[in-house]
Amino acid sequence: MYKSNNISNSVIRRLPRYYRFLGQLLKQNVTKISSRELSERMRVTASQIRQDLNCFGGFGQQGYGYNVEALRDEIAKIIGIDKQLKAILIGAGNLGRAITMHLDFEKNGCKLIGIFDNNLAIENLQIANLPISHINNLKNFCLKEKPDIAILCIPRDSAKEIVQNLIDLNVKAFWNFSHYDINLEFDDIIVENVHLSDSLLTLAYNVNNQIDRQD
Amino acid sequence: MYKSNNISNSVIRRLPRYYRFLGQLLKQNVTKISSRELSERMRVTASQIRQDLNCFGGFGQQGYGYNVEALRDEIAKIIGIDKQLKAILIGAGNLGRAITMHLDFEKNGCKLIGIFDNNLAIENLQIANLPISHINNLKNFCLKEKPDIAILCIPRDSAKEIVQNLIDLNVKAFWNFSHYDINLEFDDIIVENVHLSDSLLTLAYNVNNQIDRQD
DNA sequence: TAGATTGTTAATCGATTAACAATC
DNA sequence: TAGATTGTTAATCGATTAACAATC
Repeated sequence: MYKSNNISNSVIRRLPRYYRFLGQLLKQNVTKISSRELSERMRVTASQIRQDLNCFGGFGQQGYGYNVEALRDEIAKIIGIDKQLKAILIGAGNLGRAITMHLDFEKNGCKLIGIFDNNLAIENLQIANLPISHINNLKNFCLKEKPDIAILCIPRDSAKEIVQNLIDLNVKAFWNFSHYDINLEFDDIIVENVHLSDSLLTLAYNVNNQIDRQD
Repeated sequence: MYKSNNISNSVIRRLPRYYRFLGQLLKQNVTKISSRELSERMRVTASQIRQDLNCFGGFGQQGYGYNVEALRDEIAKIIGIDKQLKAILIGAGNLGRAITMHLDFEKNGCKLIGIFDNNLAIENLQIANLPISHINNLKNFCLKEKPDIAILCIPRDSAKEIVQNLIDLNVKAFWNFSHYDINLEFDDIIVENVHLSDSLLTLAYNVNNQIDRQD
């Protein structure tokens, strides 16, 4: 259908934002938009929007612009939101639980099918309609349910072993909240890192150096 | 001391990772490292490491390399980890609470000094040794305590008003977990976005398009 | 001194922006 | 048809990598 190789990471990371903005426009009953108008709303260049979209196909019409709903649906298809990838959560501490309860997985291309933790004390506790299972049940579960994605909310030091196990059990991708650097040892595995402390440190840098920056 | 203007965002975002790796090395009692060795451990080019560091100064020694502890301390100083910026949390729902309990703010350049929520039912509940205050107390608190950073863990629709209030109260920067796009309306404010759903969608894209990618 | 490795300049690569012909 | 706006090619800009002289 479209050449999904060679698409640069920069472009891919902008897709969710386009998707969000188009969703907002749709809510406001905007049916049609030009790259120019959209660029003003999103504060990016119209060139960039047209370049980005044309990586995947020609979704607009000369002299008219883009149909908002059609374009949003195209982007949903490109991302594969309807694919509902099977995801499991590893680590049901504060962060793991919060992510589970905070996020609407189904709206973000996934379906949460299992939650695992090594703490016997919280076994069977229900979170988002799923019981927490002990980590000992992980292997059997994976053999049966074949999850695509593992969400890693465990400490750095226990991560390596779990990741190795999960890869052996055919998990293809990780949403990694730990500080364990998966790609250093497993370089053909898909990883999306969320390093909260890196993000906070970046913010701290920017605040601490703002005086020098104002020019 | 160093020209902190003109430092590109790409470089700044790599600083926390250098800081982490150097910390790890220190734990392993490594006292000295060359850009070459570090580049192999971090899987980046030695050129990049030397370029990045030289944005801030010449921290190495020809023929020898870098002193691990000294370099780590320099990076801590560049980021301003010891500055302990005053931070407040807005929104003590699942995510806000989890972030508060999960993160060691003091190790990441901040000090959490207040937690606010509009839910009267959870008022005075203690989280990380701080009581949750009702949002009505925000103004008085800010006038007195002058926080630098606000952590935004509230829904998109209530964000705009709160952000405006906080900016009026002299908050300089936001760690934004909401989908409200702060910079669209306030473009001189420092913002670090953490869009969990964008991150998950990016992962979904990569999984759904992995077959085409393998070449 | 000779060897190693930095700091820094130059070359390359990729991403963004501008321009414009195609076309609705 | 004339006007608008896309899709796409070309130009620019910035970031990464390579090379090497300086120097410990």
